[in-house]
Amino acid sequence: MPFIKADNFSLVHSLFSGQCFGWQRIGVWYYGEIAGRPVKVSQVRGKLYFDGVEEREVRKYFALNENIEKIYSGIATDPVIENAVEEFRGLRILKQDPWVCSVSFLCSISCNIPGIELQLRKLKHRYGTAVEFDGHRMHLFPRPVDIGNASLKELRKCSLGFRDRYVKSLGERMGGFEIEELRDKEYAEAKDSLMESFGIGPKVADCICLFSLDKTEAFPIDVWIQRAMVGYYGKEIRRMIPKTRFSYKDVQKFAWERWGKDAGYAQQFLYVYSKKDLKQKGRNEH
DNA sequence: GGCCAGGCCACCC
DNA sequence: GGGTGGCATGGC
Repeated sequence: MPFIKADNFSLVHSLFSGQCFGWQRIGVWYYGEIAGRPVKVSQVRGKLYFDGVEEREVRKYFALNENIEKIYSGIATDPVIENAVEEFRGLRILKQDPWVCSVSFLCSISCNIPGIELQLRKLKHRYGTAVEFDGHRMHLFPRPVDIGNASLKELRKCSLGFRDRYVKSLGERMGGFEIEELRDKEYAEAKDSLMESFGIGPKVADCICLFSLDKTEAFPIDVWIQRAMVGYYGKEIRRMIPKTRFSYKDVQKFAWERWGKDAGYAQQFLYVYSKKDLKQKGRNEH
């Protein structure tokens, strides 16, 4: 079995930090999809074993060619991020397929992670090509045209709720939308272009920019990040922006001044760290 | 059962 | 430009 020597990498922290969905554990392997092909991956200490796709694609997807130590030391400028990096060391921002990532985060709107997984599982089952891989029957992620041509009524059977129009609309747009080319654009331009899609607002666009278009400065702010930022940095933000409630742009501005070009990495560490931290505190109160 | 979830659109001022 | 109600659905 081929493997890649990967230091400063945690497969589990990367796959299960809420940036991607649909990876399924069977024994020591995690089954998923990279570059439109079924794959399995497994980590044993510093080695990442893989099968189903070329090494080049695995390296790209898991951002294994990035100088991660430099990014970590750059953002760990206060105890919060220091602790987060310490606890979730090896977490890397993935480079997902932009179409897959876009649909995923459209499904995330006003939904929790189990709900997102459910929607995506149903979409794949209903519209994705069935394949046999490593003795397992899997469904690939649906093609845009198959989603674009689906009826809203049928899409709703995938538990999409009011997101049905968003997903269908993007499927329709994809025909003339070179979403991959946004990798070569600046962050602001890529985000604006994404937001021309019905249903893609600032937060979802930031997720797509960060998790699939190499825009590490993107700083998506959901309810958890908002809570975490107010909780950990409220006093500091208020010193810079004297308000009682902070808007999306306020928090973003602070994040960029604090973490600069790699703010997205800080965001991802805050996401996993604060969710655990806040959940812990919630338990202690009961 | 009621509240909440990796928000957005339409509409208001 | 910035601030609210409605929205489908399932988890907990």
